Amino acid sequence: MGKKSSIYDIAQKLGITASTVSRALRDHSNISEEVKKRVNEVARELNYKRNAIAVNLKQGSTRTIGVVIPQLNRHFFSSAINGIEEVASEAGYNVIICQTRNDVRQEKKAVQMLSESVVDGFIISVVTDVSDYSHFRNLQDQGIPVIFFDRYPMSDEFKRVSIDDFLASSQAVTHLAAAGRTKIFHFAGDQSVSIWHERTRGYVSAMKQLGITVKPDWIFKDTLNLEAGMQAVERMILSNNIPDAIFSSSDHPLLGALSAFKKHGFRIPKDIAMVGYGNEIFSPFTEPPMSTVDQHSYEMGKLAFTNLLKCMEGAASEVPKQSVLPHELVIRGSSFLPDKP
Amino acid sequence: MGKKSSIYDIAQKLGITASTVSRALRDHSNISEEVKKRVNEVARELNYKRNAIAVNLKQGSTRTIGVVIPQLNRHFFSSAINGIEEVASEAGYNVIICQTRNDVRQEKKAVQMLSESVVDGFIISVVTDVSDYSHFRNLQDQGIPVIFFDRYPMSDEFKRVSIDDFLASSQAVTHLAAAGRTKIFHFAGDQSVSIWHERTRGYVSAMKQLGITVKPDWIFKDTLNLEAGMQAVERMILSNNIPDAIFSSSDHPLLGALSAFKKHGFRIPKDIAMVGYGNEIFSPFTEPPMSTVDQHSYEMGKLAFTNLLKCMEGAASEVPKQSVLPHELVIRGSSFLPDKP
DNA sequence: ATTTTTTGTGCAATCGATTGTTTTTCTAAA
DNA sequence: TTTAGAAAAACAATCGATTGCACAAAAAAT
Repeated sequence: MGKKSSIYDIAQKLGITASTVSRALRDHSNISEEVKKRVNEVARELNYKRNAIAVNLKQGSTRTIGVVIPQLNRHFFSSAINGIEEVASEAGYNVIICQTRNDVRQEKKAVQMLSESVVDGFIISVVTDVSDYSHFRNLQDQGIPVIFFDRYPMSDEFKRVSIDDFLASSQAVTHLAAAGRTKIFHFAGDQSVSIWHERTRGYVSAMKQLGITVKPDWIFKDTLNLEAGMQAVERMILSNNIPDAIFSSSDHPLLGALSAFKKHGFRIPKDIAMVGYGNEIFSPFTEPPMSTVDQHSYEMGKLAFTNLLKCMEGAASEVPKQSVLPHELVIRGSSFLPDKP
Repeated sequence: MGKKSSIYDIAQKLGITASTVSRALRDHSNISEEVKKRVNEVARELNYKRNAIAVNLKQGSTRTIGVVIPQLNRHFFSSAINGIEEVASEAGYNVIICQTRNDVRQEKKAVQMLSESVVDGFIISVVTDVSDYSHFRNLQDQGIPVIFFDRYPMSDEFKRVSIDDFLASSQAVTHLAAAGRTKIFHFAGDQSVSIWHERTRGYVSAMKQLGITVKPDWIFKDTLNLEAGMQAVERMILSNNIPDAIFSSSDHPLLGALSAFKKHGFRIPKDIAMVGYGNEIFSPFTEPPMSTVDQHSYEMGKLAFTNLLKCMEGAASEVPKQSVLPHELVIRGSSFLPDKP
């Protein structure tokens, strides 16, 4: 009990050298079957576990990557992580996940601690209010590869994987217009975050294209969570400023809005049509089911890792600065009037 | 550029020894202010980063804990992780998260790899179909502390943090009976998992207490996900075996059931009352809002880490085998008829 | 029978930081 | 001027595994 055993313990017990033990355990071809067998026996006997830290120190590689994301409790992120883990485990890599909880200091801390030789590379989705990229530049300086996904820094010095948020948003708005809506409001996120900026751009551009003038009070810039959605609706009602459609940069505030509107007796989609973003678990089950942009998060995670792997293996030049994946506008009841009246 | 710098590089540049540099960087009292200042200057100049792996190897401790859970995309788990991280970061510990995706092999692999000297302790919620605890026993043998939470192994050799699932389930069932329901069905999980077994026990016991005979086809043992809930309802309807209430061991299948029942024209809670388990993000927003058992996951995460910390600091004897936290039966519209008809 | 090749091991350095034990340097008291 | 004592820095071992090189023994070729 107690005291982990090392290759030296095994070596001593067998009267051979640690180097021989090391090679035997790794099934090196220079070691006789006889010795290999005895080494493995003793190893089991002593409950020997390879010390990963010593290996890492020696090899300068940990075969571990760090995934740094704002929050875990979004379907988008947990699903992207599943994609990352899928491909990573095939390639023999371990995945460490760190949550920044939308706090730049935590992001810096996580990147700092993981980069202290713990990981070989990073997959990062940046925090909301990032405006200072020094910690990311630091990684570049140290030669640690990084792939950003979804929320990327707005600077083209970094590689990223994403969908075309601008296009997806335009399509969503165009779809609402095609359903006969003109007073289309928009829930926007913090504009310093790339994707939310893009989504808002897409909304504005599509509206212009459609010849609809967007009034300033049609756009609600706020945290993209449930409560914000509910509050936005209360404000609309108080100021008697009611839309006939909403395009939201996230499904979460839209869920809040849906609930609030229904509480006030509005009918969805008859009075107000809605399209969200993210295709959360709950989205197909709201009433009516929520139309939304599916970002194919699982695929995005897979591609992020594939690209990272290339960078780690020194083929960074094969990885484009920007990989754009296809998205999907999922149309459900919240923006679609069934034929029968 | 490239090539990380070590304390040796700093030492060489200043014509002093690495040990002096090491002490200077750690602000050791034996080093003169003069030298400390110069060392720090050069360190910044060379963009020196302390190599965490080397430190770990030397010190035998990583100040990192591993959290091993079945899945990330459950509110319960992501919220528990937030609790763990909260307390851990205060105590100067880093948190590594691994997902097992309900696969024992992945669980074994994760525990194995993290235990190879990467973490000082574990917080684990076990996989569904675990029946072999050898990998956990291995940890005990190596003297690595482990705290289980929520889903714990059904063996009293391990320490755990949980709520009283038996009691909570009984209360839920009793609440449904108090609302005048007698034909109360139950969505049960894999009975080899502690908590699901407990919840089913709680259901059965409460029913017996209430003098209601549970028929075998009242209990639906299945994976606890959305699809299973929907399918269960289809089966009920096909066999014309309709309940007047359901107690589900998880909110997810209940969401599926809710949706399916409504599709078939049943009214909730008038025709069928429902109580779930987990208080997921969507639960307050279903229609009607879902009654459910809140497990206080954030608190559970915090306590799990606090207990683990004690064990890691050698005060394992202060930590009880079993810590039971309070739960809360959250009653919402799915099990509660408003007074007005 | 001698040389060459193959095969199996041991030796020792290495990864980067830490730390107990000298050794050197400096200060101040005798 | 000598020397005890403190302060500062160097020396060297250590953590555990890996790996190039050397070297011996056994097998094969001449």
